[in-house]
Amino acid sequence: MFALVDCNSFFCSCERLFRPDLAERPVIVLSNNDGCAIARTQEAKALGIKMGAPYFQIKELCQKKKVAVFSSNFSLYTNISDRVMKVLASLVPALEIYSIDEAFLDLQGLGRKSLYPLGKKFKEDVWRLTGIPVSVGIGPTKVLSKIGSKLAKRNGGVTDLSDPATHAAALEQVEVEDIWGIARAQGMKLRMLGIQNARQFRDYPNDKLIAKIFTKLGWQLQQELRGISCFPLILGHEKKKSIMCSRTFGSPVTSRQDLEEAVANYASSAAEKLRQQDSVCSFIEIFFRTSPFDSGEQYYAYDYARFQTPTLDTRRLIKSALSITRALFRHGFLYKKAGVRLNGIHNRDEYHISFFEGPDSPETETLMRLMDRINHREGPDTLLSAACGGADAAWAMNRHFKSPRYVTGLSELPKAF
DNA sequence: TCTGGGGTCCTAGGACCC
DNA sequence: TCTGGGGTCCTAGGACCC
Repeated sequence: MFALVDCNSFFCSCERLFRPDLAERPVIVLSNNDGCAIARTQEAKALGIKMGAPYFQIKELCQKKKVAVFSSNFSLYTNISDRVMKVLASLVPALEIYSIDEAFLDLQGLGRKSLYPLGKKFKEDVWRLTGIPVSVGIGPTKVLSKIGSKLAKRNGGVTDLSDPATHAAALEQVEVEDIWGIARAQGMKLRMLGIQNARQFRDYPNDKLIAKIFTKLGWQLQQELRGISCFPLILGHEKKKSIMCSRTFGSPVTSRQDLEEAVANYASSAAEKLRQQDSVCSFIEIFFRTSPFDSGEQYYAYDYARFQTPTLDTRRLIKSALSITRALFRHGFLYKKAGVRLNGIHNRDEYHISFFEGPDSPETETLMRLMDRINHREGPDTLLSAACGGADAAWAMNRHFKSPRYVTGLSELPKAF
């Protein structure tokens, strides 16, 4: 038996924590660069603001309806997320942190009657100890608990689907595209088979056809809807198999120098994430591009470099990143986005050493560790490579509506008087 | 003027082996 | 006129998640 605990409008709820005056007002949080709405409260959804709506298209509506608009403040969200997860972890023997705002909880071996009150307790404790509202779904499979949490948003915050007798009525209310794992493409195929909702999918008699059209995942989803678990709880945190850092620029970049600076910055943040999980990488991929929304000529540049012996050295990564950038750069384009991805990731102490290229030296490792420690203590970018340029970069993100770093910056603590 | 930033897994098809 | 059978590994691209 699983519970899925899902924070309601998570980013918005985090912003409201320190702004109780916004409790009744519609709130939205924008993606990086103040591009799109990526979190909306119920009130904002009621105004017709869609997930992913470009801000410039809804700006007027937001002003007219007094919507509170925020740039994203991820240091705040991850901090609050940690607190929520800690509360949940204290209430169950095991949990899987599925995303920044969701966790699957292990409810194995509990009597059916105790499940609903336990769900209530999850909700109440998280609310009391963190101030974040959550929805709870309980079910014999992950897919069913997910459906439960979705339904819970409509009926008091906890939906218990532990009893199979309740499933048919619940699944009737779920459109196929709202099933976890089904989106537009598969949804269209299901509808062509005459399957509109989760109940019809569960009861579709031709399993072989489902397996053929929707392959492995489709078959598993159908099993899960029938109460047969295919997706176990994943315990312990797994290391990332690829690490990406990419950004859309605040204003278009035209010079090679600016583009190189941006790429160097993304390479250093990616490298920092790599070291944080105690890994090394053997590939670095670089891309940069013009805006697909521009009417002019487009350019998408991509290439990668391979390290014979994996590395965690920011300096080597930047060097490769810059030589790729120089080789691919073309004058005359308005670049809007660039990114760096690290691949071929191994544990720091488990990799092959090439005959032709030695591993990072002990000095390099010490230097990197020192740099990370200083940046952790004194704040990001206290120490950085000269290739990263200075502050006030032309390509820096727009963040016109950012809330203070209430919980991560001493100088920005909320005042209580 | 203005349209995000991460990730994962699966499959098909090509290239190669004997 | 005629051209096997069995594998593995890698990659690109699609689809999905939040």
